[in-house]
Amino acid sequence: MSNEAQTQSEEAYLASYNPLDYPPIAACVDVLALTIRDRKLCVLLIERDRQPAKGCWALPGGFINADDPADPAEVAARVLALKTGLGRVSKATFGRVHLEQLGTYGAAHRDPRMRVISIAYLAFAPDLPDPETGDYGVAAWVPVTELGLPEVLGDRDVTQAPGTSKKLAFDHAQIIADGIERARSKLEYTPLGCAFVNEPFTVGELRSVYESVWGEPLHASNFHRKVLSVPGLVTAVEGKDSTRANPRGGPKARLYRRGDARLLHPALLRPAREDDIR
Amino acid sequence: MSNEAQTQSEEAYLASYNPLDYPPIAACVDVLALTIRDRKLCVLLIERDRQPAKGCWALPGGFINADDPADPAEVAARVLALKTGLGRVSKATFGRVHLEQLGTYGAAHRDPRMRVISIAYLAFAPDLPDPETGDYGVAAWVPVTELGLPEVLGDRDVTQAPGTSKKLAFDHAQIIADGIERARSKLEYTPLGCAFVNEPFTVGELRSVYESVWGEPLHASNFHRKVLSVPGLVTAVEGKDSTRANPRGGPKARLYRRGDARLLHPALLRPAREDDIR
DNA sequence: TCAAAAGTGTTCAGCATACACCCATGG
DNA sequence: CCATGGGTGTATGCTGAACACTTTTGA
Repeated sequence: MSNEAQTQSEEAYLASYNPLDYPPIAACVDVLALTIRDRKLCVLLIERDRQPAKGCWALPGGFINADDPADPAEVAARVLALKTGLGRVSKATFGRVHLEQLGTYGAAHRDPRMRVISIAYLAFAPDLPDPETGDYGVAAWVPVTELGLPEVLGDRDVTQAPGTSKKLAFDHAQIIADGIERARSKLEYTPLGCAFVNEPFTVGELRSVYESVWGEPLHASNFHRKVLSVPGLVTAVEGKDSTRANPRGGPKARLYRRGDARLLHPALLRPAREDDIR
Repeated sequence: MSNEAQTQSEEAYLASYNPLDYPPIAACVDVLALTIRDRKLCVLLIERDRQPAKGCWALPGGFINADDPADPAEVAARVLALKTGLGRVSKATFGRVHLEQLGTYGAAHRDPRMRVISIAYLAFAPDLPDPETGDYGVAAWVPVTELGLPEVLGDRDVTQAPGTSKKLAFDHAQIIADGIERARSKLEYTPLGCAFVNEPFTVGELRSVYESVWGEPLHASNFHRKVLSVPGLVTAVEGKDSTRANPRGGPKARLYRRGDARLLHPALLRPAREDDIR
């Protein structure tokens, strides 16, 4: 079979093709945006002002239009720009937001309206401005500890009172739990932590990120040495910390930018816990 | 707002809801099934007997019907049962196949027919029977080295001649490359290798799996010690290898089953390569 | 002067690696 | 008896974790 003949018959096939022969369903993109505010890991949520799930927290998202030339990652970036206030900040800031696909959620009745396949994206950003009110309700950065998700608290902070009693819409609790676990894991073997701080940053700021995401204190001096020893994780820049001096004194810290490594060798492992097997 | 009032208004909303207000697109599930045959990592492919992409290799897959109560993972299991010959093998074998979501591919024109969102699943199985001819063409287990994917060969086996010149349909080359990289990575920190061997297995068989997937020889005695030292990776069973004796002599090896660990601590790291940073 | 945080030195235990070696088995 | 592969012992070098300590700053 020649290539031309194949192309021709493919064209003939497509001319006679009827899209409605295939089952139409809806596809949307939901974005789980994480940042750190006041040393707490926060997720961007919208309090829905309409049905379904009116009054619940929901992840920002949008449907994928069949005619939209954007691929899902581009849709996610668009959602993020509209819902975080990132549309107002500089392009440089926008470019530093890390976006990656988390997973796709398509159970039969996860949305009461119709069959909806949701492609979830995970975004990591340094402290961003307060979000604007979006098309579907009021947006806010919510500390993950206030969501009362057992998967997130992990038997650790169970004494912590859930500050928000609002429920999460659809299956978004599961998406959030999956995303946070992904973030915790990727801190270990990628330079993801650098995505949560503004450059240039100090090693102490970076350590604070790790402590916030993992939810446990780290050994400061060993962390310091480890970060500097991993090739490509950070690169030193001239000057020392000036604006962000220590609240009650202490030496001015050196400043760094993220390096060019994409994978960390060796990894920055979180402290081993007792329930080691699993 | 009381819960009842909210429920009532949600019901009223849904009664007035028209699904066609939302943009219909198609969603499908593609399965990247990996196994090891003759010490080579192989992927299940179908030679398409129809347009589009007639004559190309394609991953087995199926569309998700909006009325289908199955979630995407169940669709993937169904696809696998239909296309691998797993429908003929015992339920015990079927239950031991590991299935996980790989990622979702939804670029605008990845399928010439219409906008199709493809949810890719990754399946790992011990050596399975030859596949049957499916609805869309002849299925076969194809060694990944014959696909000529640079991402897979990784500058290592470039001398190896690509045995198959057939092209891959749609964006399936990308899906395969992503899936193989996922498999290589997960060998390190999960008991995934055990999914590729029939139980009970010997440490040598397990080592052969690692060597096939990583594409490089391992130090036999250190591997042996390491496997036994990782808690929960394998558990010993009574008896020694009888049927699968060494071709040219050697002691009979002890037999093991996979343990109950889900994550390996410490991990089984692949040998460090020179291009360490990336 | 004191508290807090940055950063360095040092020790020690555990692990990965390499190599030597013995054993069991089938040809 | 010899090649092959299973399995154990052991020395070595590196890394992570812990601890002590000095330095730098602001209150």
